[in-house]
Amino acid sequence: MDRLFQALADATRRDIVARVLTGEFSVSGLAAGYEMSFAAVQKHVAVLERASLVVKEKHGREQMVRPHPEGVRRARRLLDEYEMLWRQRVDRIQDILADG
Amino acid sequence: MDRLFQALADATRRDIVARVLTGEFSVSGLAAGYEMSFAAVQKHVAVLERASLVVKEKHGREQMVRPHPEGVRRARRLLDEYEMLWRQRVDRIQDILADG
DNA sequence: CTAATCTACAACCAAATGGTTGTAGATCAA
DNA sequence: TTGATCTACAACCATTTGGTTGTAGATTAG
Repeated sequence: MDRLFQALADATRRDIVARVLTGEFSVSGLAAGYEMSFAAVQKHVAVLERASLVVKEKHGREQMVRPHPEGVRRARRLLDEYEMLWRQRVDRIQDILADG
Repeated sequence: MDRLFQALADATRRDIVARVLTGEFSVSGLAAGYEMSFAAVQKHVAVLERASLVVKEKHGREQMVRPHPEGVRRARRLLDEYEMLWRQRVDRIQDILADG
């Protein structure tokens, strides 16, 4: 979970996720889209990979980066839990007000 | 957005969010629940506050920590976008398979 | 075969992070 | 008033993070 949210806590990495969701990209194809070095983008992809947000698929000498929705789903589940707790809290307060 | 996911990328902070969603807690009340120093917990709360996940409410000499669902909602919106893109992607692939 | 391309990975650096201790200001209790 | 409690904040430290450059291994193109 730490790795998951950590991975999403960077604008470049969130942009990479959005890109690979909309088209096919190799690591160098992604790197071409940013001002930073190839190695830096490579590291960002590695962080996303450890967080289960993308997977790499070797194809020839290129490494294609594909989205992996597992990570997104796990993050959503936690936020859903929080919203559920929030709703329960609101309901409790409503009850107290109704009783008082 | 960076601050938001960064705030969620720590187990102690996620636990604090869960706690303040289920009951009333002052900063020192929270601190009592963890092995670390008061100042460390204080810093965690500050991180959550900057991320719009909690708000502090001064009450006497105590500072009550309350949940602030704004942050959770903003995080969810991004994940919803990702899932929407994912669904569109799956649909595109289905179409290609249907045409081929 | 040779040269260019794509990737992996190590070493290094500055800045941020997560923790500590210590000090000081408010507020409450006796 | 005095002492205890709650909080804020600074200074410090070790580790992680996000970036760099450089080197080397595969794979493709000419």
